Amino acid sequence: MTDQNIKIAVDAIVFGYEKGMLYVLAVQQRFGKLADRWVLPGGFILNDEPLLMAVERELKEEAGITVNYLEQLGTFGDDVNRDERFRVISVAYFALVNPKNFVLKADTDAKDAKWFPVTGIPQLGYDHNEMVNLAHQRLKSKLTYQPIGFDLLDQEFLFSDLENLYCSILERDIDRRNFRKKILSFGIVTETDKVVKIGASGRPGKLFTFDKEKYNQLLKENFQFDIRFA
Amino acid sequence: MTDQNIKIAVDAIVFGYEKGMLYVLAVQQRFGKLADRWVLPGGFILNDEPLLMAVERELKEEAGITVNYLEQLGTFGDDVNRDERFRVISVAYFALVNPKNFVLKADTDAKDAKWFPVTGIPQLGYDHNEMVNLAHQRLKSKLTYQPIGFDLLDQEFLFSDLENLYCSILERDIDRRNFRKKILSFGIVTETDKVVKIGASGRPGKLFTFDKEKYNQLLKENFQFDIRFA
DNA sequence: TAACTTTGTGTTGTTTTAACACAAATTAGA
DNA sequence: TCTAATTTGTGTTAAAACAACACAAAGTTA
Repeated sequence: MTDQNIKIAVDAIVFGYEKGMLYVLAVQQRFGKLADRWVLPGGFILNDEPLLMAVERELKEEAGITVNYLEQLGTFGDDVNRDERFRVISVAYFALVNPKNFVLKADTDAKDAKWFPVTGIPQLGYDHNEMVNLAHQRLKSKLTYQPIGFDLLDQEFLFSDLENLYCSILERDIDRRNFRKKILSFGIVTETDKVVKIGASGRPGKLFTFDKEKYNQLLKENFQFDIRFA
Repeated sequence: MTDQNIKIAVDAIVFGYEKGMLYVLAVQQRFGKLADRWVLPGGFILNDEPLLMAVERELKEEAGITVNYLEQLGTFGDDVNRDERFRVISVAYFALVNPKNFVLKADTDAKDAKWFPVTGIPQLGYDHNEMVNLAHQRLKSKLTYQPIGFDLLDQEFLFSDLENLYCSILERDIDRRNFRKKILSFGIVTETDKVVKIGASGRPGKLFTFDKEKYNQLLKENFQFDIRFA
């Protein structure tokens, strides 16, 4: 069975959130059969390179970013005719980043890198749209049982930012008071003493931070983050 | 990047349940560096073979079984020195089967195939113990939010069978009355009119079946299976 | 026939969730 | 500078879900 003619790639579905909108990062291919087509950032792994490292490298190379959260999503390999020369199997990774932290810059293989709103993703090369859909579902469900929303926000945020993030990603209304009560009851979000006004008008609000250490500590005591409410 | 020297394999973590005990299927290698060592069933995929098919083929070949449930678990590939000739990346699959339905028979590459209790799994080759641990966690958590326990039981089962399955896999006590109430409230478990006594003594019980069609129908109506209770 | 085993069944107090409104701090504009 | 508009901040209550709990019925074994 060593006559296998298959190559392994990694691809990343990177989500970014800004002003109530959820975005996915795509890059425009410079070379190859799909030159000029938009695809997910990614590429072939090196012989002695761990998978996670390969993703991080590609994200750095193709878009100039370092993500806040990264986990394996799944492996896609049944698109046998993706490339003429050999079959390609791709390990897809799910990633979260705060777009404000970076200026996208396409470096090596990529001609351009761009944020697309999840609601308006163009037809991507390969089976990348399928990957995006799966990742999007993963984001939605994970938001309810793991505190990953914070990886999309600034380190210091208004409570309304967090609330809007949940509303817009989960696409439903949330009772502001119940939401606040629930989140605060976990004890993993800390109120700072900074008060700011960000929007055009309205009462200034306090800034909050996510206390990751507290969360990790609670995890050991069998704490279960869970936001499923009206 | 086409000088990649990496081969792709699939491996399966197959769980079986019988009389209150949870088992994992392992096979004994006949050839190669790890001859005689126990490993998970699996092997290299063929050039034009979808991943899922490869797993099913290997399970058939190496142990003579067809599983009830099969899903991708994750891809393991950082054990760069698993094989001297090339790096191997393995896509692990999570599977459930009712051991009663099959007689294990090692066919081609495997010298033997055997059920090991999860509590007493020997040291397996490669990074297979790590895969088993991850799969075991997946089983435990999935049991609470997806009705997969039925794939481990006979088609017709006593309520106490289901209850014992949950108790033993989740390793905790369950209130028999609350459990029954909750499960029945979903409406996905149907009472048959058959009454049997199976154990040595005691009052005979009714047999139940899992109504998969009803479940699929409920899924469309946003039903959420969920068993998390005392 | 008495002791043992397993199935089957309801009620109640406690906890969690859902629904709901108004005052305080600020800006914008008349 | 006053009024309208905007955003933050805060408690209560009714309804639903959950947890805890015991005893009778149907069979087997000794």
